[in-house]
Amino acid sequence: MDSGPAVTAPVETRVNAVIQALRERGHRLTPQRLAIVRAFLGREDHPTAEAILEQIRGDFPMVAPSTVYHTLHTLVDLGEAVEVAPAAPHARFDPNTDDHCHLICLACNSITDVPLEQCHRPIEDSTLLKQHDFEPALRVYQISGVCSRCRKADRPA
Amino acid sequence: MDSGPAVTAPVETRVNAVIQALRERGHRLTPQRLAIVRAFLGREDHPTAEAILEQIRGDFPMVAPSTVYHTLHTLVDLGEAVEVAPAAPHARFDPNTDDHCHLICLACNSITDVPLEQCHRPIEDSTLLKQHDFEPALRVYQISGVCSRCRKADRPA
DNA sequence: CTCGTTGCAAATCATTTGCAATGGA
DNA sequence: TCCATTGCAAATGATTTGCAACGAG
Repeated sequence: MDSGPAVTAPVETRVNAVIQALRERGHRLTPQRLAIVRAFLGREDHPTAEAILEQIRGDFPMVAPSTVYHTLHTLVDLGEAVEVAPAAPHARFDPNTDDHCHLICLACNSITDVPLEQCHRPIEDSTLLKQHDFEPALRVYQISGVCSRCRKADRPA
Repeated sequence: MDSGPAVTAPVETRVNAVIQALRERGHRLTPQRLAIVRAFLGREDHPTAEAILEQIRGDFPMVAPSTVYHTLHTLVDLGEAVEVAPAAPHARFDPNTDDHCHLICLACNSITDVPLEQCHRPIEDSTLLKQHDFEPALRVYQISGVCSRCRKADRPA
């Protein structure tokens, strides 16, 4: 149920790249910010800000929620994160910036990543995007439905 | 900039179908609820609850926000609406329940519908969904980026 | 008559913001 | 030193909920 493929890059490599990018933009590298970046980029799921907060609370008991929000939004601005906002209660952030597919369960709000290779026949840029003169940044094919687990638990959708 | 194709069905036809469905499930048909349903299904965009509220304020000055939320969620439960929750401030509801594509502008949060025919090569069910044992309800291919208008306004993304 | 629906008001709660203090560069 | 960042607390604001009155079936 864990250890998915690290499609984008080895975590530490990516952490370094982000640190580099932060420096270049005049951002400062505080221990908190580093911990948040490391925790976030290391995840294979779609954590909420609060989840990241809890994750680093062990090392930094004093981090404030606002700090986590600030940092995550900075990452979004850098293009190193995507704010996935499902109908779920909290905002979810996705460290996976590759084109991929989301399977979103209507019952439990779980989000399952599927790499693009498994999405046979992705949409082509040529027609769709040029026609609308739209500059794509990230494509996330969202498929809403009910996941296997929820169906087996015969939870009413 | 308007009058897109009514892919799903003529509005009045669909309104009747929804009324039917509401009745069958033991729901009652109040004037307010009817107005909300009519207003919502008639739209070609992705209104917020507040937008619907304003739209019907002319006929029903006394409708409460909670009533609109209740009704929209009822429609979602019926499968006659989808809650599209972008990173935008408010929740957006989509009356288009056909498989389609969303072009979401990162600058102005606009959502542009594109019918499936224009999305050459849609994802196939067979592999992806069966592999994950996922029961699809609606596929919305979300492409985030910057729309033509925002790029011309050289608004920084 | 029953019970789903309404409207108002109050409650909720994730997220944002103001501001003084801190400490990287 | 300078100014981005932090943390706390207060503010924000969309959405939800409690409850009494209403009214469709």
